Amino acid sequence: MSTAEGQPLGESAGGHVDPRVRRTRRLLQQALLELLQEKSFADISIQDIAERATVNRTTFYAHFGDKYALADAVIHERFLEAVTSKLPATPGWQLESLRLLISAVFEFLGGLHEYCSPAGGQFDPLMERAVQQELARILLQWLRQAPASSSAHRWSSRPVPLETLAEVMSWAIFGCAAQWSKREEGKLTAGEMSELVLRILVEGTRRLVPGLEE
Amino acid sequence: MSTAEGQPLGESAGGHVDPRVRRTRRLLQQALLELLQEKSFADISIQDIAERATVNRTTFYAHFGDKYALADAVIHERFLEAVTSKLPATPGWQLESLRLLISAVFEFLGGLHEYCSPAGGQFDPLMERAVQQELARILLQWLRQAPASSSAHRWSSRPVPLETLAEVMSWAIFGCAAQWSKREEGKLTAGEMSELVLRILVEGTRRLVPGLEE
DNA sequence: AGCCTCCTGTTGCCTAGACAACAGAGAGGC
DNA sequence: GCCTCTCTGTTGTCTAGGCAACAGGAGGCT
Repeated sequence: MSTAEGQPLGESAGGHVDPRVRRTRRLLQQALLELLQEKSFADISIQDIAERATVNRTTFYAHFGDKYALADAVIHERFLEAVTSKLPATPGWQLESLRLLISAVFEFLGGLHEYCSPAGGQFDPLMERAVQQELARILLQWLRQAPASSSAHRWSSRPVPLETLAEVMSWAIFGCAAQWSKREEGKLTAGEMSELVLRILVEGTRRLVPGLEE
Repeated sequence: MSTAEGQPLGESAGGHVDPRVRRTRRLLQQALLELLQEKSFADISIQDIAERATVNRTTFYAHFGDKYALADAVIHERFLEAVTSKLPATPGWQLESLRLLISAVFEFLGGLHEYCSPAGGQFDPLMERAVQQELARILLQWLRQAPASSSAHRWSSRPVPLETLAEVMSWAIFGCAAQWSKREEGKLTAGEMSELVLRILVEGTRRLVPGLEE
């Protein structure tokens, strides 16, 4: 079973993972999500998680360094899953893809806050990091496949790296959605907010990476 | 891992079972229940079950001889669970316990029929056997603890074994509930049916095993 | 008939996971 | 102070479960 980090455990040949590993990961994630409905993240011990997952405490450490690493994985995977289920089969640098992506972020964060109990204040920053990272990864992927990506550098003497653009956009979307999701009163709907953010981003990127025109 | 039968697997010292075994059994049962909502019992292969449960096909055979054995275990356990959740903490040979037991049977069978898809016709007899067996076991346990059980033999020259009484009662309750659950039209409610069956049983056992008077 | 495909049981070898036992770090309690 | 909990990481040993490969059965197709 070895230590914890090093290599992912059970992943000898590319892509294929031992079903036991898949199962254990799934059980641990599910256990954490269940416990989050009952107590705050701070009050959840690794023993709690292992017990709920029908997994030995030692096994937990074989997969995750600590509960933060588990939470990180949970958010990454659930968010990715939530997003891809809403996106078209072949998303990319198009108005419709971006619209769906943004509204998926709003819905995910909105749902998350009513799902977990008091949220904890310890769980939030962790979750935020994971969502923003995943979001940036998706956007960068789209940007790299955008046909006009090479022309992005022409308008100005100093070219804008796509990595940076993805970062900026991801923070814009995510930050806005996170703040909105924590608001209690006078809240616009997720759809309304998404549309506003979308328009801003379309306007902001039209000279950098065209292709979003309606 | 050894063959299949012999001893329960993983149960070295009394009562304690390896968490992996508990988990695998649970996953296999859950998988069968899920699949039963999608196809009929006859259309479900062991491969289906193993795959859905994230368990190797070989592992299935380490726990259950075939899918019938699994279904048997599912019904036994789910029924027992459903019943004990409805009964008082210390049930026994009392009117209220019997009332709750009977209505639990009606509700369980009623729920089962709307849960599984076409039911299969192959699954039904199997399930029926398991429910009736569990029911008889519970009743016998109550009868044995009934204070007046020794007087049961006095009224007649030929004494009635409690085992037989439990059998008769279990079939009366179960058979009635099973037939009712398959009826489509002009169905009384589960509560009404339970009450009718209860009265009959109270009347029928008052001279054999008293103690049910209201 | 033959061939193909899918499912069933069963085998031996290898690994993920269970468990006990450890040392260490807090957090109270008195 | 010291003592008792509870939780954390880590180690070595043993076992449940994964996987490949087998032989055999039950359709279905031409």
